[in-house]
Amino acid sequence: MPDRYDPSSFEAKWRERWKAADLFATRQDPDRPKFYGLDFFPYPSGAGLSVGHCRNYIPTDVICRMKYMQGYNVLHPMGFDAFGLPAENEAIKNKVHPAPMVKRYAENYRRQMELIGISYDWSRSFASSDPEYYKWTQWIFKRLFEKGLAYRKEAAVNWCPQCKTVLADEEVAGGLCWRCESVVEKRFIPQWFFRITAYAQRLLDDLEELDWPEGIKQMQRNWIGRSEGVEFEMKVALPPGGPSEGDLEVLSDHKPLTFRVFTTRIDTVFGMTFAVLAPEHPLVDRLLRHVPEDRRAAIEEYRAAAKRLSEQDRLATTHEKTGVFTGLYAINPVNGQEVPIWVADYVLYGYGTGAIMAVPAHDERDFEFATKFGIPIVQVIAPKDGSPVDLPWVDKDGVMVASGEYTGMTVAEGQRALGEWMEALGIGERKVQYRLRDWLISRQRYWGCPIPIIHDAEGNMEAVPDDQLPVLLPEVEHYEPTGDGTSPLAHIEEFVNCTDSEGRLARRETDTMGGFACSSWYFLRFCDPHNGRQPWSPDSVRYWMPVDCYVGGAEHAVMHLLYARFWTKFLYDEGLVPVKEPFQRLENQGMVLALTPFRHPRENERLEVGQPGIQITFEEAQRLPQDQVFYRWEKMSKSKGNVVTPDEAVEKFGADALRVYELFVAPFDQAIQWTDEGLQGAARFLSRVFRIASEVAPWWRFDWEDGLQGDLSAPARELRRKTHQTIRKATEDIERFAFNTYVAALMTFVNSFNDFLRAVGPEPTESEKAVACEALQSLILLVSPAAPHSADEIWESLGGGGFTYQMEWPKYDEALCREDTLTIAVQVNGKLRDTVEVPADATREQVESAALASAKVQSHVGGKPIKKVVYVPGKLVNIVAP
RNA sequence: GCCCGGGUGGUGGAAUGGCAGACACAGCGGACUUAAAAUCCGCUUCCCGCAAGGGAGUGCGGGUUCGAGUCCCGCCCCGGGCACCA
Repeated sequence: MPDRYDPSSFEAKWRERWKAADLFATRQDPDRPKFYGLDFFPYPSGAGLSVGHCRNYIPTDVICRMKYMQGYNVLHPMGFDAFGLPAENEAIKNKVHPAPMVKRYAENYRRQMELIGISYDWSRSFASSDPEYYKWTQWIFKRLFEKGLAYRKEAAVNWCPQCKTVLADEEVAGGLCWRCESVVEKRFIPQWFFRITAYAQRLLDDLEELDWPEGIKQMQRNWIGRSEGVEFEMKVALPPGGPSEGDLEVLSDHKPLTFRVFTTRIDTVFGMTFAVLAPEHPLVDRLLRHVPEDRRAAIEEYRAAAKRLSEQDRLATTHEKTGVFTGLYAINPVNGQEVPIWVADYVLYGYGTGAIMAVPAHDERDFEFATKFGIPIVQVIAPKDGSPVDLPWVDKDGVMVASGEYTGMTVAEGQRALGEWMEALGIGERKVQYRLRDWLISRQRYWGCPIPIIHDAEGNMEAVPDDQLPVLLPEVEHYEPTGDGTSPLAHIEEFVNCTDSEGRLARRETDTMGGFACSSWYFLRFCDPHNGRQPWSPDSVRYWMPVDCYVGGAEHAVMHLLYARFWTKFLYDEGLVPVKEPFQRLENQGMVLALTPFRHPRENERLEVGQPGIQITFEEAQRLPQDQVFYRWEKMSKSKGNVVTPDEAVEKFGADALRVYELFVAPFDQAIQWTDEGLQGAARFLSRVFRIASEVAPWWRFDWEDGLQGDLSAPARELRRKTHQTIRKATEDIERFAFNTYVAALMTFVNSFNDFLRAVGPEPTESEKAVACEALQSLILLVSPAAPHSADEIWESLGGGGFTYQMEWPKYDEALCREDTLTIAVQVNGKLRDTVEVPADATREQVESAALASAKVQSHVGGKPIKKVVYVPGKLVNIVAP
């Protein structure tokens, strides 16, 4: 038995044995409960895994290993999100084809995951770019298409000029492309959408029942953005002397000249002093005919300028309000007052009706606009006590004033009364609005799942028949994006030309699906990954779904996690899956930060806002004078050059040390600072485990339970108690993702074990040896999920067969966890003055008298009358004597 | 601006309203060693004190309570997300 942790001598051996024994094959024994543990579907990057990625995989592995040892059937699979922009961009950069590239990268990922001992069942692995997989992505697309939930329409969409494709709203962060950070442009082109908005309310409601971090739920709620209000109609008052509604307007398009507005503050409607149309609003075209010549040019100029503005500039709140007056007026339905109609780009065409009633007294944006353009501001809501307020006053805790018959109502009362009044008169109705937009799924890129649709000569669309799926992505040499708004597939005649269901010449859809479509159902495929006839068998998803524990980064809060929920709900409605939600419990791991060198800027250099300094290499940091260099903790990334790979960490300190370190260093969901010292500390802990095992080894017997009879010595009783307490703590901590305290408990246990060995000396009694054996076996099993190589190595050195993974997780005995004496804190007036030792079964009276007997306590009470004594059993006595 | 997190020793962090600082890193002292590394033992919140002991202390200011790192109110700072959504 080695007496220290020497990973190079055994870790590789165990990984080979686990592989040879097919140890992590998924078990589906009907008598056992199931546990589905899953990591986010990774895109295999050429840089390989860093120790940052391991922060995701190691904790999931720990909980899966414990669950397996506790007797669960565990599904713990891994696959690769190979389709999509990141892979294609990397392939273009390297001037290679993405298919063999991602295959090579995925193999490297697998090698690294195996290197750190993750217990994946690789027999269930696949990549989203495998035809056997994307066949079913297309199949689900077809089901969505048939239900009208996948549709094509022309719309203003986000276009990334660098990636040369459109993007979903979720993929635009602060007006920038999430992949390349280019400024996103607006384009008006036909695109494919998934009607996720049809599920907005359910996506919102069902968040309640999920065990997810509150922050992620909140982000989804905000993204869905539900708001309740009233939508109502405003009539345009045509100018006297101009063309009247009777002649020109009716002749032109037979529609009355009206527009609808949405507001969440109908209670402020009496304060409306103008109305605003978004520049894209179609009514603007019709209004132009009624607008005096001199204004017409100004409005058209304004619209053109708004169109040129990038989405980022348009949405920037720093952007000063602009707009043009149309010269026309609309009628406020509640009081018949005419208010000017403006066109301004602070009203978004994509939300609500694209038109608003503006109440500058009670809306900050309207206030800013009114102030700039000299529009009247009329206060109609005031504090209940009538005190004066600064405008704009947006507080909802007020009453209506100057509002006709509604004057005196509270905001809530007024909203209800006005809503009902409008509904009764047919002017408007109460309505729920969502910020969520439909999910734009088509991409003008090669490396994605082809959309299984055919366009016939008349422009009709039909789905490719199921028996012709998958629509294979053609193998081509040149696949670079075109940039003209079409996919490179559009230029491949053999792909485009096809026949429709009636045998006529037709054209194939040439856009591909964005990568997020592929990752919206992979967790279902893992239940039945090799099914050639169905995406999954009903039995398999009934057994395994939902995912019990889903682990990954928080950056997918409103992308993957929302999309996957939507697909699951759709598939549930179709009767294809038995669950409404895919992921019951979600956990987000923290980042790994590395100390990164910077230098101060030189004279001719300027820093961006928020940029700490000029980032430099470690070599450069060595060369420069120390006062020019400073270090900061930065996220590990290839571009920062501060990445530590698991290969390096394992080479230096071993896989188990890496695992233990990442578990121990900080709470699971917090960012950690990578240090070699910490890693060394983990290795030191494992060495102590080996040393203890080697000391106990001479006394080892498999039937130690028989030796536990009779009275135990004090050190033996103490160690037994520690053993059972540690089992309890470790089990609970792993369950609640408190891996840092799980490891800390093991360290404490090792320290106590060490104290025991020192106390009993080289010749312990038989029962002490038995207690040591129980403690050692527990230690090996408890350490096994965190340090599986070491656990198996020690177990084998003791003569044990098999793998610790297949042994039963230890159980604790509550009675054995109990202390026989307790240390009670004694406070006087809430301040700690002493502690007293009492037997565990001492009565309240005994504890109190022991506390009062303390000289320190007496000196602080100082003879003052005792007003009362607070007694917390097992914890503390507080003597109140003021 | 709004919505989430979070502020605890030299450092990472621990603590169902009940002994603040578990566990570790770093540091210091000691043992072993010719020596170093490794390992082992011990000390390590700050202030006053030789010590015994005393005082202060979980971002700041209030409050609730016998008792607050923990709960409540008002601020400050840091990280993340959203941001002209009517």
